[in-house]
Amino acid sequence: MQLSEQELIRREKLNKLRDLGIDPYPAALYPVDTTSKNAKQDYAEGRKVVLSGRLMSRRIQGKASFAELQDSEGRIQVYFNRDEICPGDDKTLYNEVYKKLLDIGDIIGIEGELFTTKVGEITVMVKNFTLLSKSLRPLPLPKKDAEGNVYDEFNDPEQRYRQRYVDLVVNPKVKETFIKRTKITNTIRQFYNEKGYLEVETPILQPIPGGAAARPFLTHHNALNIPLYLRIANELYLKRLIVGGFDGVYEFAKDFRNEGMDRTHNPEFTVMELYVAYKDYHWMMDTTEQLLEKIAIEATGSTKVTVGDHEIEFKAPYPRVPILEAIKIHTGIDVSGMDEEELRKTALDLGIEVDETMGVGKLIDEIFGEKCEHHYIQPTFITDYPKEMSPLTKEHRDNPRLTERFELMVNGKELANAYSELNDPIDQRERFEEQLKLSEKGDDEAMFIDQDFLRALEYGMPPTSGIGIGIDRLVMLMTNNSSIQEVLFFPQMRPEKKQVELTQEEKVIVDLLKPTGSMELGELKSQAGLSGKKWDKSMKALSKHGLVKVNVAGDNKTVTLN
RNA sequence: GACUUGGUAGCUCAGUUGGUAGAGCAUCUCCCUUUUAAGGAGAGGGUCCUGGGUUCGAGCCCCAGCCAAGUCACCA
Repeated sequence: MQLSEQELIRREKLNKLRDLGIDPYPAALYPVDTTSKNAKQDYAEGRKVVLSGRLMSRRIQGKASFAELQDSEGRIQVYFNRDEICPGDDKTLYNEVYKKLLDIGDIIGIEGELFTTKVGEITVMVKNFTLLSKSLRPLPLPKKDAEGNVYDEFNDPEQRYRQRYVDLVVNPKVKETFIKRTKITNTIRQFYNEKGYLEVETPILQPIPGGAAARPFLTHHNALNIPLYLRIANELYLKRLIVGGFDGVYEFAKDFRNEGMDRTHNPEFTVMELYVAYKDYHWMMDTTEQLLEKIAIEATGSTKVTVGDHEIEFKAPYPRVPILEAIKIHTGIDVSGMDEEELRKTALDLGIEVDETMGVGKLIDEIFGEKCEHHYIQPTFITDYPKEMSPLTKEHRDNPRLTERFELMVNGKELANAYSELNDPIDQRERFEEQLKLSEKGDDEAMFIDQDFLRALEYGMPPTSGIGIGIDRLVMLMTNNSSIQEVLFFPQMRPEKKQVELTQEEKVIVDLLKPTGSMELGELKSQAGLSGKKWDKSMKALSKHGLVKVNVAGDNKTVTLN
């Protein structure tokens, strides 16, 4: 491993500390009794404090030095004075340990007394300090001036996501986002728990990936020797629990979808799904707008939330617009009653790309997505979706072509999706069979038939309303972030490319292959001039690294460079 | 997956028609007892993302690749 100059210097300091009998990674607990925030809030001149944190800046001026200590709650200035720390003749602790062997980034504990400097800043006069953990890598060091302008900000998204720990240390706003995220999920839990709903856990590994239309991840269970899917939704399991007699169940579910990644899509993401027995989708709309209003207040202190250029008002109630009505409003076309052909033509006339695999449901969805969705900045319930695109939803009580379904649109995007759940087992079986036909037609997201789920419905599920709320998107809204990576601690990234270290022999082989890209195996071996053992070892290593490939065609063996 | 932009010191970034690679912060040395983004003086630090090509000469031009961001497509 190649170390930078600064890293080498820090390792040397580590050794010097050990030579002085100082353990740079002590085992004992450190008796912290104060935080930076508490010290400032409950300030009293001369108050004795013990606190710990990371050294974030130092200004050394001879026998005196000011530094900043950062703990979980913020920063506080600390003052190191040589004669305070070393009252006797031995000044090593200040001159050597503090001045020369500590670095920015080290975690230390300090004992001292609070005082206020001439400039009026609350500061800890250090009487004694302990090294708690030596930092071997230099931190990026953003600086902030009196007006709050940031210099040298650590702002490269790749580095920030890959090394979130550094991002969190150095960018306080990032920490706030994640604290808010937890506040939001806590608010939801509290809201549902107060209503008596039960938080549950259902399988992530599922033999049939049901409950949504999406491409799943596939994995394999060795002992059972069966394929298993990572869940794309938990809907069907939660409904089984309603069959089992719970009145309300909810789960914060990590779902997994093997689809594209961009600033609003991560392969794993969080959805909160709730199912409540004896309710319908009207009730769910009432409940959801109350919930969101509460979340907005808890997370931001107001029902009005700034998102990008918009101010979004989360105060309930929200308008409710049937989807066909929305299409009529934004295109002037009444698509209700149109068959597949008429819809396809309408879509084409509106300049929307369509293909043969699209049925009535998908076509209406496309038209809405293209022409209407982005208009709904303020929270709006879009209701009564066509039956074809909602295979798990109860038929509309007034119109058999529609379903009792709504999606909540906020800032032009879908935030939640809810139904009066379909509980007629025979209808459900027919809907699944429709999906099967779509799948045969080429729709790779059409749903599988889950026989066990149908069996559960046959025992009888009470009328139920269910909802799924995209938690990542909700957090994005409430924290005014436009990319999902900003609200996930560890967003999925392509693995960092490992620098493959080639041996001398491996290099010889690669160099021989480079000009042409491939070579007959026997000739390559003789040109390389390696011993049988070395040849074998090198070739195995190279193919393991994926650098070369041996193709066998009858007696003909060729080696190609990847 | 397509297009656009970018990759230079530990961090943030300059780098002229192609002619020996720069700044600020950080680091190191020396001096300094209450400073407010930054105390003073000096020094060290580079695989200019990788591999080819053009050229007497490439951080810069060309080709291929890797990585990322943005936009679009698909999706929540």
